[in-house]
Amino acid sequence: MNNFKESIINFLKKETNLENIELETPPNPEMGDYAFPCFVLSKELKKSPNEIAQELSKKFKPNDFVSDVKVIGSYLNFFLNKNKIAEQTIRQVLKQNNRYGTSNIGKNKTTMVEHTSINPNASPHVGRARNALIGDSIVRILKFQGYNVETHYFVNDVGKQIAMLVLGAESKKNIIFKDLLGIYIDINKKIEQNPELEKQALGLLSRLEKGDKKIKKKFEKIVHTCVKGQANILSELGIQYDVFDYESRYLRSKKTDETLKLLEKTGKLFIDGFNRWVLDQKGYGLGMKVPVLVLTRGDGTSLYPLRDIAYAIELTKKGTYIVVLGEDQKLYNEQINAALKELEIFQRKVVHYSFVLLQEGKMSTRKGNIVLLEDFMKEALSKAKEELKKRYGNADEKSARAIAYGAIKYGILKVSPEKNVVFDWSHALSFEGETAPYIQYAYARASSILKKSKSKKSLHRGDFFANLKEKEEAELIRILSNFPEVVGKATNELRPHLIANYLYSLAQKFNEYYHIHQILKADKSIRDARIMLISAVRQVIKNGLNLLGIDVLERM
RNA sequence: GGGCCAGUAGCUCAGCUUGGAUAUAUCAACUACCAAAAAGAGCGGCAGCCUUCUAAGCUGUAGGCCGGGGGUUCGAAUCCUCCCUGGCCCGCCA
Repeated sequence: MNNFKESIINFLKKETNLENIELETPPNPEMGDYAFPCFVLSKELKKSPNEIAQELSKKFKPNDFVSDVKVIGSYLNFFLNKNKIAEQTIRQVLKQNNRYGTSNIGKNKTTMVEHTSINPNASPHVGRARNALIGDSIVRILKFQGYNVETHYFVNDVGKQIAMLVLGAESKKNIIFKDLLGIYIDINKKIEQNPELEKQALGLLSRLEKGDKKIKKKFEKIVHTCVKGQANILSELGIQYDVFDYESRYLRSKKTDETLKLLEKTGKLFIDGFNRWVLDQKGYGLGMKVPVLVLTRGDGTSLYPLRDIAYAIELTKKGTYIVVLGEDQKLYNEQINAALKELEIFQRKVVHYSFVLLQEGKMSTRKGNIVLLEDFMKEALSKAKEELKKRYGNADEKSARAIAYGAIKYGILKVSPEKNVVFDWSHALSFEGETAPYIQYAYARASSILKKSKSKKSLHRGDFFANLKEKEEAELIRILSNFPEVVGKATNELRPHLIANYLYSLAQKFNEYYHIHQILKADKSIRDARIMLISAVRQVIKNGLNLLGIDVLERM
């Protein structure tokens, strides 16, 4: 919180004896910068809210931060000292530079973030990309806040789906990443027609679990090809992982046995009629008919939940464990957390996102009705190049990527994750309006002015900032001063879309300002102050976009 | 059948966790009519703005019973409840 707000809250606390003071923003800046609604006090004091506001206003004395108060209706409105807030905000932005916005709340804290974790069966579609992009942005935000972050990718390399892929690939040689999707769709079709093949796939899986070295090699080869291909695409988008954890590592491992023993101590573990180990999960309010978690098969081999719990135990040992999961895993994740709670282990924090739908319906890799992330990237890239050519006659690769991938990322990140998204090409490829290119453009405009101004960054003091007296300037400064609060909220709630929305409003305000007021042609003193202001705007846009994994361009 | 999430302009979405912008509480009486009552963007639509720091921009305009009904409250898009529609889930897939 900034000291402006703090000084107002302190005043109100003193005068009203309220524990929590909620300040609001008036609908219109001319009405003030902060507002205190007096309704809450009217019952207690048996006076009309307006009277209360009047009385409070008389008690208020202007100070360094707040220059005036005004009663409007039932609201007591505070007017900040504009010079002071301008000076403090701009100086802080320019001084902290790339660090402006951080509160360092993550200092000396370690966090494990697991995201993406796509099944190694094919090239990722745009729905999966939602996971990776949200995850990557969360990683960036946490790092920015000073957390020591380790990024994990859990590879589900021993599933039935992979077994099917291995089966489908049996007769083929020199398989490359691009072939996998076709093979996967094909084998799914065949299995639908001939259930006998499914048994064959499960047979492969069981031989793998029993340690058949030849089969193991086959799996490894395919999985390797797939993970590498997936990671390449994501890396093209600037998404990196510190550790790839393979589920196969937990097959017949001591860790799953140990986990089972730990769970046994809770007294909630039992063997059911099929000779499976099952965890009783009554009392957790899980929305299930029978609240249980099946941990092993009848033959004692582990099922995914058991391996997942073992994995979670490992990660939580190193730090807070955050995981990004699709909405289909909500209940499952509650079950895992309930199991961890039984073991008195910190639960994992989860960020859920809803699925991306197509106009024709749901996406299904199996059926092949999907939009591949790589195709989306290609389309966006070619459109970005086209736009660049229109303007400059040629298109450099780096700029085109920043624009194209920025648009993809922003388009996905700006929507709150619990919403279903319907993918639409023309909408997704738009570079206008509430998009990354719009924000990047505002940045490029600011950069261009600064380049032409040739002025050196110097931090002026005092009434120098009194030269910023336009209302658009006050609004810009106000938005700039909010940035740390927005980043803080996005961190606490693990919601990157808050930053995306913030950046748009900042860019919008800047563009408005740009059109109304001249910077380079203004009088010397005003010009200098405005240059300070827009270099602060530029810096904040850069910091914010960086948290979304979006690059900036000095020219576009 | 049960659980979780979503429903805001033609389309895509902010805002909802923490209720607030033409206020006048509470109590009593009157309580019939009338008037006045600003919900935020983008896209798309319509009308404008490039010899002026980059038009990927800006300005104006039309477009909303905030899914529907009840309730709580001085005040509800926001809280509670029921219903409708869509997404996801509910024992040996991962």
